[in-house]
This record gives sequence, C-alpha cells and structure tokens, in this order.
Amino acid sequence: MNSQLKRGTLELLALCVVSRGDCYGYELVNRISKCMEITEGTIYPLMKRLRDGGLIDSYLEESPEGPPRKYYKITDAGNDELKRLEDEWTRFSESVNMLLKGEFSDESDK
Amino acid sequence: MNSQLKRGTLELLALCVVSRGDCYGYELVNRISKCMEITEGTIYPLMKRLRDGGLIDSYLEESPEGPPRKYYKITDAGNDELKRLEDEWTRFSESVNMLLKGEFSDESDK
DNA sequence: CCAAAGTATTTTGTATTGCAAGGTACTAAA
DNA sequence: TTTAGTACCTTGCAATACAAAATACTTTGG
Repeated sequence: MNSQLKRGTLELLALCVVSRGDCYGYELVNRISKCMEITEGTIYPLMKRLRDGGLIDSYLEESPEGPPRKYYKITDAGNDELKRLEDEWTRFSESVNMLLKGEFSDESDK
Repeated sequence: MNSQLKRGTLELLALCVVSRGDCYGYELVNRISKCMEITEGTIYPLMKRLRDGGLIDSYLEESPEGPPRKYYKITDAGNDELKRLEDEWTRFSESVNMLLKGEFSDESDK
C-alpha cells in the first residue's frame, strides 16, 4: 500500500478512534491495522505529536499482562480538530473523485 | 488546505488529466488548481518524476505567446499505472470512510 | 525604446511524516 | 532458562509538497 496516501489521514484516524473511547498505543495499532497497514513506528511518534499539540491527554494504567499501558484520551481541542480534519478529508476526497471523473477539466480553460 | 493529504494523489491526478489529452505543465497547474491548491513547484518536479519513471513522454512545441511549451503525453505504462493508482485510491478512501464511520472498531478486538 | 505583465519552465532548499529497524521491559508458559 | 506475547520508545531514512527565486519569451502601453 502506498504509504504516501496515508499522510494527513492517520492523524484524523487516530483522533477518531480515540474519540470513541480511551485506548492505548498497542491497541490503536491493532485496531487501525484491521483496515490499513500500520506499525508502531508510525503510531507512537504520531501520538506524541498529538499530545504535544494538546489534542490528546495520556495516563498510565497497569496491565494484567505485560508492561503498563499508556492510555490516550481526546481533549476538547482534539475534538475540534477532529471535526475540522473530517471536514477537510471529505472535501478533499470529493475533489479528487470529481477530478477523476473529469468534472473539472472539460470547460473554461485558460 | 492540508498539503499532506495531497501526497500520493497528485501523481494519480496528473496522470489522469494527461490521459485525457496531451497538455503542458503550466496548463496542468491551472487545470488542477480549479479543484485543488497547487503550484508549479509541485507540478514540474512531479512531471519529471513521472517522465523518469517512463509513465509519460514529453515533446516541445512553440507557443503563440511566451516561451515554448513542453507537452506531456501518457505512455502505455502510464495508463497501466493510472488504473492501478485509481484502484488504490478507491480502496484507500473507502477504508478511511469506513473507519471514520466506526465500521471496523466495534467487534473482535484484542 | 523601455517597462510591465502574462506566459512558461526549472532549480534549490526545507518541512513533514510514514515506517523500518532496533532497543527496553514486563509476564507467563514451555 | 528460553521463548513468545504484550507494550513502549527512539533513530534515521526516504519521499514529496511547496515556497522562492531565477530565467526567458511575447505583447502592450507610454
């Protein structure tokens, strides 16, 4: 899968998943992996960026198996950003689909 | 507009536009600009990559106004790649939309 | 004739970010 | 003890959108 395509959408997807319920990195990787190839090397740095940007908070919780889990929780700013990104994605993908269908290039050139 | 979103799709869009008829860089910028912010600094390097990859050919033609135009023409390999990218885009955007709608994350976790 | 504006191409440099690769650490089972 | 599964984090690289600037041609107006 073309990794370039994912740029700009992973932030949206991560925020979206977290907005439906707190979850930890490893879990996030497994969830998103269900529909799209993704690894930890992508998610952990991404979550750090989101946290640095104040879009998510995090807290530690012990795990019944393995090391403690760092849970992520969306903030108000994160919810706002989620809406904005969702909108942006919708507009963007519709533009691409229109251009692919040729609904932009057939009149009023130049 | 989030420039990261465009990554991976511009190649598809450029191939698609060129596949509908030979056109030169400046024209391509104007056409794609109708539906998406784009500048020469993006298109010219992109066309060079496509040409280097054998997906398009190019030829010079004099212009009635200004310097000569470099027209781009899609190759057979370019048409194949166009189909592949279109497919990839469709699958990808549907995955994103499904995840956004929550149709992936509600069963069989862990 | 000269300046400005529109057309057209190209190059350089920078910022972003997906991801491979590798490391740490804990628990449980073999 | 070793292995496997869970869980986290970091380093470094590759790809690429795009701002910015340089070049060059033509036409038009003063």
